[in-house]
Amino acid sequence: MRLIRPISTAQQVHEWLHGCVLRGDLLPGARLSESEIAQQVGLSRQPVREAFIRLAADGLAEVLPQRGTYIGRISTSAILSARLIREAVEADLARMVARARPDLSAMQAQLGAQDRAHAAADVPAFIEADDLFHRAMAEAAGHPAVWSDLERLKAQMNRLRHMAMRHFDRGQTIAQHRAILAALLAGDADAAEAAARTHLRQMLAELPQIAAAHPDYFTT
Amino acid sequence: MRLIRPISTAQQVHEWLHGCVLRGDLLPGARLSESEIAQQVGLSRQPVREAFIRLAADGLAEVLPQRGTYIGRISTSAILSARLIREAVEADLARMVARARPDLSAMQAQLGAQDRAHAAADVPAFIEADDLFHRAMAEAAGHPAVWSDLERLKAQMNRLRHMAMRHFDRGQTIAQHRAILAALLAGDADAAEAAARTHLRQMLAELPQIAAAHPDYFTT
DNA sequence: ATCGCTTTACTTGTATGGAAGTATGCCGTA
DNA sequence: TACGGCATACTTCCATACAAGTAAAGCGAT
Repeated sequence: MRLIRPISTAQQVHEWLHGCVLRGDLLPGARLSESEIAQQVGLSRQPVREAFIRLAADGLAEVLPQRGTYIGRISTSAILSARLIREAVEADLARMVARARPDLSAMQAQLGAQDRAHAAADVPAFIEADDLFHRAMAEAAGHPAVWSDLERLKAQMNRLRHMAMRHFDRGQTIAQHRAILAALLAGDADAAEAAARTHLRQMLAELPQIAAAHPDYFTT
Repeated sequence: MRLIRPISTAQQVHEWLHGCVLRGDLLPGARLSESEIAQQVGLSRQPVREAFIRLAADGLAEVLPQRGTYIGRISTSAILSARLIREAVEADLARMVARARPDLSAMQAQLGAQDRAHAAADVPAFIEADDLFHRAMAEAAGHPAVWSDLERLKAQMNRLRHMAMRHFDRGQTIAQHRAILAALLAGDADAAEAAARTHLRQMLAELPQIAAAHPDYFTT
């Protein structure tokens, strides 16, 4: 029986590049080269090539035959679709949690962690706590798998969020999270859904400004 | 300027396998072999291998290093997550359409096509018309991109639906579609949302029976 | 007959070489 | 100076060979 399954080097390269894109180390439109990356990591071109294929399947890169591989630009329509889906799903999840009234200590813990990260100006910790807050709500609703299904959609939004940190004060993010949690603790389903929708509509106001500030990072 | 971009043979192999899985020509748990497929299509192992990687990224296959590649079994939890997401999203879309009252002739056309496919017992046409009906609703709501974002989730459900066709009378599917369309035409947002949720909850009753009938095709 | 070891066939993973195609810089010409 | 054609360097794509690992069949000993 295989307890720990060995991961291929191609997968490791993929995970590395995946993280680089989400963290913003690789910017939209950046050019990638099989042979260049292969030299950097000390491998042949083949595993790197397969990592590119996986990255393209994630929607994070684009391989143009005989032309080159590029980090995908952020599609505003894809962002808006992902946002709409998240609003619909999390509105339902919020209703479920408010009605079932399960233990919410995990959400409270992430809210506190996010508060500390904000005070310390620790961007990666802030984003991680943000993700875990929403994940905790999905788990509280009894549907942890739902959150992992949204990972793909969230990936595009995470790239955007990384840029948003520089343009906006994230204090209101924490305030909105606090409003959601308060409604959940009160068991008020209508208020919880409204708070969740308000929170996830925040991006509608920010997206145009970010896209205007970095026009060459975006497409329609 | 590249008007039509050529697609690589690896992508063609991927699309072929993708269709085979969704149509049920390749059943869950089936074993795939790089060299075997390569011989069938007259290529080397490399493009086939890359097609397998894409298939695994779609969540339709599983590559076990040095052990083999297998068509993924249908995860009941993944199905339930996808169903929950679809219910939440399409409930919101139904509300939008009912309020905006756009032209719904596309939805009516697909309903008619589905009716004819049902009368002719044409399963592929029935499934296609079903997809296009829901897609038409997303377009009527002004968010066509949302539907393509749900494609990945829908893939798992399509495999299930293929099996469901043998076990259930799909007449009620058409009746539920008709109810949704009637509420949309009447501009009744509450009724439209309720009809959409009822339709998408249908699977909750069918999934356990299908899983019980084909236990080796499913996992938790 | 059963258990345990060894061998063998088969799997995916990686490296390398060449083929097809694209973009770019250079050079000659008007 | 501006423009057209060509050579060159680069890219991804595919084929092939080899390496690493797994699983199962075969065989011998108990």
